[in-house]
Amino acid sequence: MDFRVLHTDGNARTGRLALARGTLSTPVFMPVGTMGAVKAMSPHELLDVGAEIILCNTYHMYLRPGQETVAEAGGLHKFISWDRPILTDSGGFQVYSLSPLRKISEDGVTFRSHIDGSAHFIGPRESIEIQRTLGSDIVMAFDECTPYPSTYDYTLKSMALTTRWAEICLKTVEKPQTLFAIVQGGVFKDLRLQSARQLKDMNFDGYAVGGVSVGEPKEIMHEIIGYMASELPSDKPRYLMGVGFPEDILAAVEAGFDMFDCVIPTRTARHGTLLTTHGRIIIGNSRFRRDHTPLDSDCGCYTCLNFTRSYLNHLYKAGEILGIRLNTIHNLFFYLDFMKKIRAAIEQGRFSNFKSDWLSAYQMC
RNA sequence: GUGGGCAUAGCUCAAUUGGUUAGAGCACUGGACUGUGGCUCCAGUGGCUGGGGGUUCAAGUCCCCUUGCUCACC
Repeated sequence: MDFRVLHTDGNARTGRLALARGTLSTPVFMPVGTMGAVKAMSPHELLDVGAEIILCNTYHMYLRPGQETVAEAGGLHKFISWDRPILTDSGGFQVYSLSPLRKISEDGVTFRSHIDGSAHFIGPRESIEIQRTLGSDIVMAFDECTPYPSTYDYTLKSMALTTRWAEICLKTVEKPQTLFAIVQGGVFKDLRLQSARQLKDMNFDGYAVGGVSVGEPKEIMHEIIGYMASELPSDKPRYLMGVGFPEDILAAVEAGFDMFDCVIPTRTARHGTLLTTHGRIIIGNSRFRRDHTPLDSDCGCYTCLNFTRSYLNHLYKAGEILGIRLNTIHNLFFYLDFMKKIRAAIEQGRFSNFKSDWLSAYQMC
């Protein structure tokens, strides 16, 4: 892995992240394909909307179909027919999101499958080994995503556990896979800084900030975004996990983050919310029934070039699969195009203006 | 023609021996979604209980008439 910062504009920066299977232009957005599929999208369509890397999930691939099945198929890239980079999340988030089913100990997490209730154990060693078997390009350290709200005491213990697990992950990972650490520390600045310092000393390939956008007030998340990026090494990729809405990404890029993933474009597409340069549109609203104009006349995606709001409204209300597909194509294209515009603005040293112009246009509908 | 059954929200149906403001699902309207188990979740609009008369403190519920649908038998 080779990471190089190309341009800076304040704390915002563009870069190139070279991996064996491809080079990413940062700031980059990674569509989420939890179960080895970006919901509703074929790999071909992902390339069309401009995806350079996708995210898959260790926990889900482990439970089904199982990493051995994937290995038999020749690895995750072959299995899902995507030859570009894949980042695998470690399963740490599922410790949080499926918390009623799990128990955390020093060695890892015992949990029950949400599919069939069977008992399983994943710790840092297991997570890295599964990710090795899957053959992902960027491996995430196994962490505990500290819930919100949590007490200072619990957050401290959880953060320290994540740090100890990170050390085990570092010892377990093998080249050429690259390993990113995950900073925790909840909403407490001193714990966040302590977590970052400890992980920096271990020298990972990249650094992620986790444990945000887990239900805390938006102002708190933005506060964390604001001070966190500059605490991470400037010569390594900085990844803000699970974020976010376009306005969150703008704030994070401004602070110096390079990588993002979020289910917002894909999930909201399925639920009928579409993002445009003029703001959000809820396509099922009756006012679009006879709106025979494109979804976003400024957008160059397949959906906007070929279909109308009226048709998308009809497909949504009728529950047609095509509606979900066209909506997802648009939202992903919108996000990836948004990142392209962000990179151009940074290169030209006008990110700050771009941000305010973009935000004021986004309020218009 | 005779006898029985049914009529409750746009649709399909609930509503204790008559007992508070007649409910639900779907549809409709609006909203939510931040390292994705879940085309999901939340909220709202919508009723002269087919029509008319009667009994009762009280009727969707009981009685009579009427209209429409339906089944059985002539």
